[in-house]
Amino acid sequence: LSAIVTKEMYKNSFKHECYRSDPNIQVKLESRSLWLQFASIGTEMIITKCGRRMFPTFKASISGLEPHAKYILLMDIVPADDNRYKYNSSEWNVTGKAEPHTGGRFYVHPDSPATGIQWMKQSVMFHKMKLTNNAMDQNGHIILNSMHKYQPRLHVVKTDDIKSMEFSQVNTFVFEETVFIAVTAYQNELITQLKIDNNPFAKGFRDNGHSRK
Amino acid sequence: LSAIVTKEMYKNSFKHECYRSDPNIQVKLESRSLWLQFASIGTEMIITKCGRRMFPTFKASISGLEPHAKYILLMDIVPADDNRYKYNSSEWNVTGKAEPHTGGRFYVHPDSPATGIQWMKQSVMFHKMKLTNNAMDQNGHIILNSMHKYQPRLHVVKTDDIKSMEFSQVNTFVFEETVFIAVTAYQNELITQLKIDNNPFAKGFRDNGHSRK
DNA sequence: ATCTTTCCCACCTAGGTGTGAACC
DNA sequence: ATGGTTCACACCTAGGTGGGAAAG
Repeated sequence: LSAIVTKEMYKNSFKHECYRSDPNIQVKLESRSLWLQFASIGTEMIITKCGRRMFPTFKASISGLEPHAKYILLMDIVPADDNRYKYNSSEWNVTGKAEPHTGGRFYVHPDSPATGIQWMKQSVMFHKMKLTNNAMDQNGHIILNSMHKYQPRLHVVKTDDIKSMEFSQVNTFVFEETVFIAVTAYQNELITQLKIDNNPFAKGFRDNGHSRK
Repeated sequence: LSAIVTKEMYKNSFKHECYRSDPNIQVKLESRSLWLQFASIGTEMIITKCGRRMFPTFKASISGLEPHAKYILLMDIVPADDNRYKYNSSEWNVTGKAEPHTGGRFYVHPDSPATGIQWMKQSVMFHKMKLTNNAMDQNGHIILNSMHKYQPRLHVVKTDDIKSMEFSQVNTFVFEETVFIAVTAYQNELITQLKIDNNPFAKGFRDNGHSRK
C-alpha cells in the first residue's frame, strides 16, 4: 500500500497545491487557534533520533466522503521552501540552501482503510505520527532535516478498487498554519513556553505557584 | 465486516470444532506453559462493567498463510458448556443451567486486514481485547456471564474478495488450555497468586521481601 | 569559541493490577 | 445472613515532556 501511494504521490512532493479529485470532500483543521498562536511566533517541532510527536497534534474533521466507500488517510511532510535556517538574536534567518529532502515517507493513519462513515463520525487524530532526524530510521517515522522549514499535508485516498488506484483518486489538503521549522532543541523560548502551557505531557514544567525541586 | 462475519459464524457458536478451509494454516499458542499452569488450577478471568483484559494474553504465531493474500484475524469467546458454576470449599461445582449467551461479539485484531506476510512475520497479540459483564456495553467488548465457563476461539478469515466471503474461507482454532470461568472477583487464591506473579501490572502485589503499606 | 545534537533525568499522562470496604 | 458486584485506591507499566549537562 505505502509503496503504491508513495509512487503516485511522489510527483506531488515539493508542491503545495491541493489536488482534489472529489470536490465534495472538505477537511477542517481542529485546534486551529492553537496552531495560529504557534504560527504567529514561528512554530518549531523537535526531531530526535528515536522519533518525537508533533505538538500541536494534527487533528482534522472530514466531511463529504461517500459513506460506504473505503478511504485511506495519510500524512506526509514536505519542504516548505528551499532554505536552511538559523535562529539568531530572536529571529530566524536564511543561512543557505536546503539539504535535499531524502524522506518521502508517509504516516498512514492506523484506522486505514475505513469507510467514509467511520472517518466522518469523529475527528481524525494523527497524534502517533513521529518525526526523526535519523536518515537510517527503521521505525517508519517521518525523516526531516533540522533547521529546515516544513509543510504537513493530509491525503485522502479512495481505495474502493485498490488495484486501480489512480492519481485522480487522491485528495491533498494543506493548512498553512501548520508550517514549522524542525529543530533538535527549541530556539525561541516563546515557543518553549507555549508548548509547556498547552501540552499535557509538559505539565511538570508549568509555573503553577508551587516550587519545583 | 463484523456483521458479515457474525452472520457466517453464528451457526458455529456453541461448537468447538475447528473449521479449517485451508489445511495449510497452522496456529501455535504462545506462552502455552503459562496457560497450562493456570488451567491446571482452574483459570479465572475477571470481567468488569468497563471491560477487563485477559491474563494470560492470547498470543499466537501463525504459519501457512498465502503470503500475499489478505486475512482478517478475530476472536470470540463461546460457552464451554451449559452449566452455571459456584466456587465452594476450594472447588468449582455446577449449580444449575447456564444463562443464555447473549454476546455473540467478536474482537477483530486491529491490524486487520493484513497480508499473510504481515501476520506471519511476528506473533499476533490480542492483549487489547476486553471482557465485560455489562450486557448493555457500548464499547464493543466481549460480553460474558459471570460464573460461566468459556472457550476463546481464533478465526482466520481470508478476504481477498470481501464481497463473496463464504464460510469455506473461515479457519477456526481452539486451544483447550485457554478455557476459563468468568468471575467478578477471584475465587481461588491460587489463581490470584499466579496472576500477581506473572502479570507485570500486578507487580505491586508481589511479596518481594519489602514491606508494603 | 560557537553551535548543534545526544543523553539521562524528574515529572507528567494514560491506563492496567488486585485490594478491601461498601453495596445490593 | 450469604454471596456476588462495584468502587476508590495504591501501585504498577508504558511512554510523552523539556531541562541541563555532556558530547560532537
